[in-house]
Amino acid sequence: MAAADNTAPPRAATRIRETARDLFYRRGIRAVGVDEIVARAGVTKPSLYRSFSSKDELAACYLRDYEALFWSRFEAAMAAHRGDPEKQILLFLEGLGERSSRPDYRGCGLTNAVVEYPAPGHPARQVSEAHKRALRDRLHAMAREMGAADPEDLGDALLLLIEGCFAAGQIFGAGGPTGKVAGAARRLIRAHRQAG
Amino acid sequence: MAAADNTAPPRAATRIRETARDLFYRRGIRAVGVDEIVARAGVTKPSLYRSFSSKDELAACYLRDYEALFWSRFEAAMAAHRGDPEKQILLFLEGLGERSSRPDYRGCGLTNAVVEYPAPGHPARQVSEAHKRALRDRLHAMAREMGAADPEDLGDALLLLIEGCFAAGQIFGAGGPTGKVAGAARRLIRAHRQAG
DNA sequence: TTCATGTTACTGACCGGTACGTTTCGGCTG
DNA sequence: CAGCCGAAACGTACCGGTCAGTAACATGAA
Repeated sequence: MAAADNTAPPRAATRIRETARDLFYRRGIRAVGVDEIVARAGVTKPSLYRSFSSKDELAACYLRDYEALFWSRFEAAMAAHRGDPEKQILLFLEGLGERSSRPDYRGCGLTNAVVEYPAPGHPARQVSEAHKRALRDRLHAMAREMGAADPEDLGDALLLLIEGCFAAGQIFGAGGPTGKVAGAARRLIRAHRQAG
Repeated sequence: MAAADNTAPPRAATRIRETARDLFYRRGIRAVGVDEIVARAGVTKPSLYRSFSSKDELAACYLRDYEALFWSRFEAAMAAHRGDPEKQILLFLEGLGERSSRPDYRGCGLTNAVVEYPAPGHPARQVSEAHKRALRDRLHAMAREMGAADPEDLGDALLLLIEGCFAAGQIFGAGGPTGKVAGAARRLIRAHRQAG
């Protein structure tokens, strides 16, 4: 029962995805074995390998899910201030500053994956790198909309602040530098508006 | 012969330290097993465990070495512009921007260790967290010397830029955002000087 | 029947860590 | 000087456990 919608994905796969998401984010990909994932998901190992060809691909899937979550937060901030890119990015950064000050904040899953898998071409790394390129492009575009004299400089500076939040949040926790990220961005944006 | 100085550390231990440093930085701590370390160092496993009580402690030792390298670079920038904290930090950031644009840049070993070991109290994490607190204090002090209206805000913003470099450098490589870090810092410093 | 899933048992490689034997060498004693 | 001792440094061989991944087969429902 409860077969609500059609084309339902096998429920074992979704249980695995949710469990992997939680475990991979909190403890890191390398630190979590497939045995623990299937145990926590209440499924068995063959079920995992029927839906995912390898642990690496499961990791890539987790990262795609994580990316979707990232963009949903990002777009929420965009939607709140249509036509005002400064307010948009500032709202996003206020939210990021708040999240990254929470006690068990663990940074950005995508950035963490790059740290965990330095080898070029690794599936996890490919997902992460593509995402970061997209984010950078997006920030450049927003800086352009803001009328910055050098939009690439401003966009890149904002990206550095964001990545700084990801790291500093999990290092310092509450009371750390991440609470100041929106303020720093505001100063940077205004400086870019005043002078080229 | 060649018994140069007394209290000489066993040469196996130093070989292990050098090898661990290289391997841990390039590939990550979790990704490198003790077997590979001893093989590359040309020693055996018991030699490793005679000098280091565990892999975790070897990792902590690697991080202490890494921290020493960090501060030597930092102090070099300080020494080049005594009495001018803006020039000091800008010189450091120019160097960081250059290093983090190199093809096989792997970020900050200390930040990476925090990502690899999220569990509080882990030896590697403790070394890293202590270092980051020291760096933050140092940046606050420099911001104070610069005459910033709110030195904690400026110091924290600089820290975010630095951590951003560590991450962005290993994500984007050459042509990435890290080349702009000194410019962004300069704007931020001047904005903090103008207005509180 | 078909398809998703569970069950059980297994593989070979690798993990961090250790018990124990071997080499080397400085220094002491006769 | 010879001879020996003991400590320090090192190697051989191994431990139990865990890793990712798989084969073969049973179950249950649509």
